[in-house]
Amino acid sequence: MARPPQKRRLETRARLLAEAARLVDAQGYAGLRVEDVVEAAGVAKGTLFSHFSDKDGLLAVLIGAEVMRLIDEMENAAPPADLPQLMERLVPLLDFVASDRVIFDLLLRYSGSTGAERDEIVTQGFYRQIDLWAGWIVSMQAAGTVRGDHPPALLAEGIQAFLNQVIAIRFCQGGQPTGTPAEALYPFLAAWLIT
Amino acid sequence: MARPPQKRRLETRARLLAEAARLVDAQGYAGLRVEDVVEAAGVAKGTLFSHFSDKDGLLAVLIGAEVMRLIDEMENAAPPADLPQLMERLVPLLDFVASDRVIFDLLLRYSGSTGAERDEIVTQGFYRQIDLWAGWIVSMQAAGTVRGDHPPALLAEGIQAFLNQVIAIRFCQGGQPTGTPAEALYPFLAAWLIT
DNA sequence: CTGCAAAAGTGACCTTGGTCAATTTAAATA
DNA sequence: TATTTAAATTGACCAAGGTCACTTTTGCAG
Repeated sequence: MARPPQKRRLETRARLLAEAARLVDAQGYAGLRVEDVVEAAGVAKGTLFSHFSDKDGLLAVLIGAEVMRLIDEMENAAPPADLPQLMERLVPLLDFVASDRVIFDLLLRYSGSTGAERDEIVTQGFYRQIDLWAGWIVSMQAAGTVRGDHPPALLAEGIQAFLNQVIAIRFCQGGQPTGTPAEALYPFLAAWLIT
Repeated sequence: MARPPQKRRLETRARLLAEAARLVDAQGYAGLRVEDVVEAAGVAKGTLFSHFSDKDGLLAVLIGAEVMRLIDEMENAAPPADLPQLMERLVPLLDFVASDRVIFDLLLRYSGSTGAERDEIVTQGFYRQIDLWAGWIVSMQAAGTVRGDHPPALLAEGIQAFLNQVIAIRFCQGGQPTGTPAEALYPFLAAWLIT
């Protein structure tokens, strides 16, 4: 019989997440050290790894929460009527993922992972995203602003693909990126969604 | 004045690469340990890191060489006349990248990186690939088997995007993947390249 | 209240990638 | 050939993530 977690455990987990978030806020994802997190939370190192599978597992919860927030935002906004409006809706998510290499790498690694019991928050976000976009596409297809000759799910996954492509290229280009991620994304989506 | 590398250095580098390749062949990329490579090559650990920026740098050379070989193959084959033939040409590369998570992660991390002096073999491969595909697209556009309403370079980058998408999803799905990577790729390319 | 079993937490220890001052080896020069 | 200078290599050492046998705490049953 699996008992529910005790109050102390929930508090410890919350403290770990809160301190990790604080440290990330102060010094970015790349500079986050497990040692610092456990010290700030006042627990031993082993405790962190009993709460999260590994360092990435901790980051996945932090980043996944932010992604969920952004998807909520998208869901609450009015569905886009055409491509320019679609772009507007995507910008916050695009900017977040493009803001830090660590975020991008982690999302790519976890997206869609069969997280069975694990921190499946990233996986959930991934599917919510696709579903949401597919819904948007249905209505835009009905309005005739998006091509209707392919299933919405396929088109939605394509959006995901181009989003990743644009950000990957951005990170790889090293130096100062030219223009916003959104500007780079637009021509791809135009070619993908409009016949 | 930068002098050319001495013979001994070239031999050491070759030995490191050869032993690394052998170990990868025996136990896969994921299980490769720096300690094992230097022991097999009969050098100290520091030597490896004077030849390669880090472990990824070593892997990049190994993987980059293989990618170059695959691109050579593509270049030597006849240019595809239509989508099914394009798919055929892509299969070897697709299978290679899909064969190991480490390969995919590394290529994604390095692709297009401004490798200044560094192991730019992966970067070169990346651009060769896009150029080659763009060339194919030009002729297919001329033949009317591929949409002509967008620049070949954009369409070529899109192929890259879908290739990555398909493989990412494949890895993320964990368990036994359904069908070949090529089967997953086809609908995306059909929608992308044909109006 | 007491004893006990499971949950939670601990910290010494391990692994592995990566560094760098010191040493050895090769080649250029006198 | 002896000397010198730079290239090449060394291996002790460090950093940081991750493990696990053991201790402490908690909640429940008697």
